[in-house]
Amino acid sequence: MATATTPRRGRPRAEGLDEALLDVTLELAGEVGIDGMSMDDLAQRAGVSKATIYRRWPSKERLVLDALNHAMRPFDLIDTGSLRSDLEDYLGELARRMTEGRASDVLPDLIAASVRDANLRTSLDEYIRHRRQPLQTILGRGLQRGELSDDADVEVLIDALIGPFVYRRLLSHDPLDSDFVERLLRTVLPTV
Amino acid sequence: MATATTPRRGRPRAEGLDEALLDVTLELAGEVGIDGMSMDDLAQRAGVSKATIYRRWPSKERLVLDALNHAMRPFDLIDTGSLRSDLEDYLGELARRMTEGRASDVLPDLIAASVRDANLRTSLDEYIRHRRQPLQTILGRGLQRGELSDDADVEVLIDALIGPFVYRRLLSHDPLDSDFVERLLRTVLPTV
DNA sequence: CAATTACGATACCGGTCCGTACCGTTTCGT
DNA sequence: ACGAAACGGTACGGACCGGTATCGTAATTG
Repeated sequence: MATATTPRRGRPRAEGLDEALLDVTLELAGEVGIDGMSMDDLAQRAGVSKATIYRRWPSKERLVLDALNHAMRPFDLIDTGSLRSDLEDYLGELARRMTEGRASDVLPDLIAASVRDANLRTSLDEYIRHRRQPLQTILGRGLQRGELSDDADVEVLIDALIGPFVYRRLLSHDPLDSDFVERLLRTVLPTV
Repeated sequence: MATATTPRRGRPRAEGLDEALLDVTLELAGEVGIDGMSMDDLAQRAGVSKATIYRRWPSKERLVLDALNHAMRPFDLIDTGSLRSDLEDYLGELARRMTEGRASDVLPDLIAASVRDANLRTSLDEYIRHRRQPLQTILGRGLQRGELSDDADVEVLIDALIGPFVYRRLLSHDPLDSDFVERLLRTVLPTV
């Protein structure tokens, strides 16, 4: 996929159009669903001819996969020195991304579609990994510092921290804000 | 929807066919998705003519709604006298329904579709209510018995109990078994 | 200028799907 | 026996969609 800057002969590709198309794809897929999104609508929304899209991606499937993978940026973690504030930072950022982020609007559809599509399932697994791994790091630090009991069940603790976010985002639609983060930490985090 | 037992003149409707069709609908929708399920496939799977279906429901939409609402049966709760075992019972049953139940296979698709369909959204809200309400009862008992601190955050505690189930079912696909229930309770339940 | 590639617009093809209509057959009430 | 309604089977219409092809135009290199 190397964007070879081979200066070819004819008219060059429109600058930045690839990224713009990926953005519009994600946006529209979030609105009407992956299946519900037609390539004609997508072209119109992007102000682009359908041929222009198919010049860049061979199929709708590949375009959607590109758009999904393009949207997933890893978190950058800073060690605040305290388990509690590490978690506050991380969960706050998670709350922000799950409410504001473009990618979050496709999540329901991605989950449903991934049940029957192995490629989408791979994208979803990547998403899950990106969410769990920072928590493993944070909780690992907490164990070393003794802020967490040695017999703490780290895997289930991660489930208990991420799960409520997923639940609120997909099912109950209760707010994901800093107040919720505080209450969740007070409820779940063992005060050793 | 009163199944008026009006003994009409001609050949009567096939006995129990309505329920059978609702079951097949739920099963097929769980396999291929709500949108992905065609009425022709459904008829074939049920061993029935398409006309027979449309004699009972005016549209695919209404059929699916009927199937979803039909599948949601309330839990029956027994008071074991202890918060811990009440929760073990309830969460065990929840784990069972979320892994074995017919309805559970449609859940991912229902969530995705409910984003853009108000009627499906209503069905989903009913589902959520059916899951939260028993926990409110159980935790209320726990408060009265003093097994739960008075300043416990019941709403968030419910999020922390249900959330991990949803997360495992939809995202991580880690097992929902009695071992998980035990570990979750040890992790989340405050030992007052 | 000439060749070349990207672009917008649009028409088109093959396939799928919902819902309806019609058939001959079956099963019930009267 | 007769009419009425349900049944399986099937064909059909209208709509939509993914992907391809074509055409005239714009932008860039040589």
